[in-house]
Amino acid sequence: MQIYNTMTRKKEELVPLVPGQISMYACGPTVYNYFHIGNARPFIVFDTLRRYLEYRGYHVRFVQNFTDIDDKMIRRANEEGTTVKELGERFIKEYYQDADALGVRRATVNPRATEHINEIIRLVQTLIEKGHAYATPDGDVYFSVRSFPGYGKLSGQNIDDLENGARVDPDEAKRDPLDFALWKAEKPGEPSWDSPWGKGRPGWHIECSAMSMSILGETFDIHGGGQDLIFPHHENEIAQSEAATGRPFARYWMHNGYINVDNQKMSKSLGNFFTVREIAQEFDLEAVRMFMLCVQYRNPVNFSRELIQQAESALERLHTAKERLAEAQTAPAETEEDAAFSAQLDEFKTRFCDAMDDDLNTADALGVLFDFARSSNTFVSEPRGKATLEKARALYGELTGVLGLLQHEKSEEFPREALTLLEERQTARKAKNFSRADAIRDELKDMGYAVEDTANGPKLKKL
RNA sequence: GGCGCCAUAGCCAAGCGGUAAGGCAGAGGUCUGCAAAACCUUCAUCCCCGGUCCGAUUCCGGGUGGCGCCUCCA
Repeated sequence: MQIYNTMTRKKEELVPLVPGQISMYACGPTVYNYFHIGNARPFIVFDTLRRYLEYRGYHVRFVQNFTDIDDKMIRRANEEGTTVKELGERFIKEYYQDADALGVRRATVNPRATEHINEIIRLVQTLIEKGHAYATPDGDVYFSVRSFPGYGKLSGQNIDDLENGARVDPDEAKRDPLDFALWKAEKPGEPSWDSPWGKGRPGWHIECSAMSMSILGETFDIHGGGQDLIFPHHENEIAQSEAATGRPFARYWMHNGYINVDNQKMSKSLGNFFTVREIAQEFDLEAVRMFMLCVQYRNPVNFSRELIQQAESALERLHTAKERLAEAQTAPAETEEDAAFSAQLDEFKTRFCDAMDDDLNTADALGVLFDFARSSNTFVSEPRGKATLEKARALYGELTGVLGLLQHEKSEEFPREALTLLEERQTARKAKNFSRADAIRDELKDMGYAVEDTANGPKLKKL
């Protein structure tokens, strides 16, 4: 499989450190609020990558952290009159609720920064010992950017250019404007932990280094996140980690593009964001996943309700094909047409994998799935061989499953009232009382159900 | 100022050297009591100007128009 590596700015063959295994880390949410559609993209992208790698037979260890201690957490907790810990607990739960609905599987491990304070302190200590970091009299610890020769290699930034644009906060006792905090001394009312430099809390960048390396090792395969993390977050992670261990940190860096609103990046600071929670009130979140997968992950994509509706309609087509395949009639024997379709199935699988192998081209892979759906819809218009049908069902399930789609059945529980009406309508139809039948259909429509007359009899469908 | 991305039909979006996948919407048709679903047909020459090449949407150069990072941000 080829993946685009931000470090080399090229597509590269993915060759795992340990054959047959992939270790990957993706930056997770800061749990101070509901996450928005833009935040959801990396969750969906890296979940899809993980699913595909597993489909290809890799044993994947996938780590996605929760940042549960930082400035935003503290501010929000104060506003809410709660503790940072309680705030974190709450929004971790909320995260899971939304992520589950988006079809995002639980990571192998979801470490929390506050559960890795010891590792963080050890890492900071190592950096001080090796001369890459220094403590100030106030009890802050900074990373010395100029002590790490490779600084800027991920973002393509020249250290002197950065220097010119760097901001200096007069409160900070940095030796160099580019230096960044590894450890922040306690301020009144803030959560803190004991450390060799006095009470304090970790800086943001060091959390990810400590968590990723303590779980996946000093060198691991893939590190992912949104493009806005390239600088400074990931650049800083590399500097800290490689300065501390003297070994390469992540081997492949993957970054997803933004979700835009009217061509502008969806972000908290611009205020042009939609939380996943609020969109969930209008749409099945599976449509949001579909919407994201319609675009290759590195490209930006505009968000709008209209586009979610388009994705919803497209998804409906995929659902229908699955149902038709499930309900297909079985023929007494396999025929040549079965054999031909079976061969086509093999092609779909190959084409699907070719698309995914090309830097996770989900848009192309979806194209294959729609071709599959069309062929399958035609194929099941008459009874077919059992073995072929089963092969088709299995493959369709596998491939949609790799994309995390069609994972939950649309709720097929209809109220007794609606089912009674459906029966009445059928009786009326048999009696050729079509005006009565149509009246009932309208009635059902008002209740939120569509009626479809299929070869297997009438069916209800949620609108 | 430094670094980088993007421009394909009404909308979304693949392709990236040999005359444009797929989806949504639209049009016509088949099926249906009528619908719905499904199926068939139909719907683009790829921002502009140069260059390379037998041949460019695809490579190179220059424009134009969007966007991002360099500060918390997925």
